[in-house]
Amino acid sequence: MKYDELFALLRRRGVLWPSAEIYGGAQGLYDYGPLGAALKRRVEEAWAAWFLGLSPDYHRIEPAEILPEAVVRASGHLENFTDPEIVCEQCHAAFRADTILEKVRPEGVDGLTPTEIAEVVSTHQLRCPNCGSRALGVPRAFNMMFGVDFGVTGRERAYLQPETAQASYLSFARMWDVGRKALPLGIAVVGKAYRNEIAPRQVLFRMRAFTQAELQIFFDPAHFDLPFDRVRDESLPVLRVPRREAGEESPEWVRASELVAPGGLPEFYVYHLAHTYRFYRDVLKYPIDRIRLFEKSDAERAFYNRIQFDVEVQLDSLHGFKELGAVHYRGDYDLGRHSQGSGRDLSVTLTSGEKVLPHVLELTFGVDRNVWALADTHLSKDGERTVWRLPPYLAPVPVGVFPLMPKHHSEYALRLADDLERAGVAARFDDAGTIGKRYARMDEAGTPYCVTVDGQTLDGDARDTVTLRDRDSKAQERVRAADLAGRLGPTLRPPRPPRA
RNA sequence: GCGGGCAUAGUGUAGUCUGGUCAUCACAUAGGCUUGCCAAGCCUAUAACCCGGGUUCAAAUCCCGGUGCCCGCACCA
Repeated sequence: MKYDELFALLRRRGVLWPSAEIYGGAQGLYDYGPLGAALKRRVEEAWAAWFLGLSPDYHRIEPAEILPEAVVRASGHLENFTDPEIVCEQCHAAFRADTILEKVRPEGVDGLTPTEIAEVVSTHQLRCPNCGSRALGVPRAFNMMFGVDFGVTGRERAYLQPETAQASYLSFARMWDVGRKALPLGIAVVGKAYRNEIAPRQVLFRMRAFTQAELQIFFDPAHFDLPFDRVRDESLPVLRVPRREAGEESPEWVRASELVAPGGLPEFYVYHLAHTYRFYRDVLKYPIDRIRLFEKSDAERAFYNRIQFDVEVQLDSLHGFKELGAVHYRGDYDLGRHSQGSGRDLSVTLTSGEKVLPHVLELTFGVDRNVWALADTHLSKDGERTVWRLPPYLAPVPVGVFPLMPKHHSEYALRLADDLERAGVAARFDDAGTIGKRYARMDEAGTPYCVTVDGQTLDGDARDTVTLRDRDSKAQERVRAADLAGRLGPTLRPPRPPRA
């Protein structure tokens, strides 16, 4: 589906809409309606079920979302999230300072003040890459973080977190104490991140407030035992740097065992990359031929990332592969910085007596982007029919309950819907319009099951049975009303990683 | 941020160039009729010119500013 058409449909059905619309809207902010909020919650639950299911040592916490200034100073966000920007006064094009200086100063501009950068520009008589003029202005610092006043004096500064990861690093010491005091230790957070994007675009893909689901795994690089056999034979659609440099866009299928061959990637990395891939393929059920694991080159990834593959899914509405998540091997950068910044030694002593500063493997997942991607890839028009083929456990409303004839069958249907709710199966009663319209409405909302109460339900041999209609096949089956919860319930729970 | 385009009911739209009827049509929504299992039909109702200023006897229409969206560029630690 095309972008405009898809967004119109999502607005019409109340999945999401621009924030503050009555005031003309606020760029980069969106609100989720009932269907969107429910879908998003289910995506988050599915994420947690899968990734926390990888190990009993992975735990979910819920930290504060405001970071004191000292934290972002230590993490590097205060300096590095500020990309000094240089504007050409001739053609008004804007560039990051390190782009303009890359020829004369390949090591980057970190640590330089705007004045110093301006001196480098004038000393080397650098020209605007766009129009070639020498009219480059003085660099101006632009920080992507939202700063807030903190405390009553207003003199203390704090920042809305630009990523959820920092909060996990801050919690590491406490988690070590309340936990088993053993590595690996995983800390999962689902939370909001805030970035003052220069150009928010494409609805859920570049927002100023968005939800991340991240798992930070702290481990001893010398010793990270995993059941690698569980992924050894898994084929992964990887697009590695050499292949990309050869101009290839499509991935090649490589076995996990080959990726870890001597000189290759570490086992702990491939193990988690494979499970990440499985999550997109088996849980969110993106079409296999649309997923690729895109390796970032030295130049592309952040300097602290030693290995980085992005999970990308091809989306028709956005014309190509889009990043929906990533697996980052960040080394000991984060705990190192926070040890330094806080003055507290974050290294730990293992039972062997050895002292190590844990390394971090970060599994990051953009919740909002995946909500959009699930609409793009699973929602389609078959002629007149619009169907959102979400897996049952992701459907905002898993069950619709209808009276065939509202006058005669509503009472039974209302009670049935209530029974299902009480049994833990979210069900929506609908008696509006004709039966065909109700099916169509639910198809569009992604509801996998519709139950209809008819004349046979009320009396006769088939008393207390209803028709159960499947969204994808449109097939109907007569089932005992009392059996519904037991039968549908299991399909509404998100999958967990398979055991060996 | 830069350049170009666009902005009319919940959604999609006609009308804007060439100012002047009660702002068009479809779908959706709500109510009613219909013994009806895949968007059936009929009746009724609700509902819009993005915001602010200007020109004019008169502005959805022309002009200025703002906001938002789309495309391209730039940006996306």
